[in-house]
Amino acid sequence: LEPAFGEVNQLGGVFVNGRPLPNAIRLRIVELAQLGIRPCDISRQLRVSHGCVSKILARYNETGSILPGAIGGSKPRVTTPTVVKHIRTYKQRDPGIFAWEIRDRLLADGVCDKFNLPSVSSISRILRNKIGNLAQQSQYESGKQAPHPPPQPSLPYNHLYSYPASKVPNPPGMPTLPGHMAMHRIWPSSHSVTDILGIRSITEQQISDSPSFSSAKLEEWSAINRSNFPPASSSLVNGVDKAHLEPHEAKSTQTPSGLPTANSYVTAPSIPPYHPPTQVSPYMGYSATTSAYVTGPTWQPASGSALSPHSCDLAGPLAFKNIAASRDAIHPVAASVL
DNA sequence: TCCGTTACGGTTGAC
DNA sequence: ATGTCAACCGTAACG
Repeated sequence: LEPAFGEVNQLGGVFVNGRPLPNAIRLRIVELAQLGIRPCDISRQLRVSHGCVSKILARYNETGSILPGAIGGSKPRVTTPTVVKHIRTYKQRDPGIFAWEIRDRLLADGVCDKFNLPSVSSISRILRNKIGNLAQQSQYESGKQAPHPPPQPSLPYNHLYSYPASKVPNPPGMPTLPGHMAMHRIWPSSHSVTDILGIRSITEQQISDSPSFSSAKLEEWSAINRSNFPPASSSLVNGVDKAHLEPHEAKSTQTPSGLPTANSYVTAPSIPPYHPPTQVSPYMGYSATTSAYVTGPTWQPASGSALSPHSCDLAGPLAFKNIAASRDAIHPVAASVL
């Protein structure tokens, strides 16, 4: 299990080694960037290392997702869902078929080539572990129905690794899978009210006990963030209740295409890269960069939405400057957590 | 000063 | 049931 408290980085931010930042923090990083705030200021404001900010923003610009990558597990080398499906079919049609026969058929039917043909032992394992009782079930199950259909038949791993018929997997960032394509496949974009509300729901996890946040003054972020690093709170990391967030995070990370929480983070891929300071007008930065992400009716103050950017005018980035200048006073407090 | 990159120590989960 | 391994994580430091 993870420690109740993470470690404290050089900026005074709390993190858990080996674990992703909470989604709320990731979301804020992207939001602040869209407001035209420089990554270095985001780093200081949120007390997240600039390398991490850089990484999250780069990933977001590339994939449109703020979510961390899939942690753990192994990519299927040969026993892809397709292969398993064919093995299952062979077994259904001929319950007495031998593993080596299945292997031959996979090759003969073109399901596999010589590079990704499973070994006999692998096929045996599949028969034992995944299709073990299928022979009996196949009596009253039609065709391709799996005994336990996964929530998302097209496994995310297959998407993530984009395992093709050819042996060579796509290296990350290969143009064969453009960013927007990856996003649509893994994180289908949506601008529905529900999805936007989903974003809000995450952020409100963090701010639910901060009514003053609804005024959406950027100056207040500092105070809120400070309150997000309580010296003695139960299981808060970066102000997010891990007990709430972690399971969803893990789920959404591993099954990105199947969960509403994943969709909640999906945004348009057309987020412009970070505006260099020379060309950034706060107005430009806001109006030109946030339309896809934080605009829309549900973000309007009518609902008291906390994160409406419309109250973040020119003073916004400047306020962050001031915050950055005075943050040292906060440091000892956060550092004293440990 | 800013930021892209990477070594490092860590976690995770399919196999 | 357990160990392995390759994916991922964020930080810190370098350039």
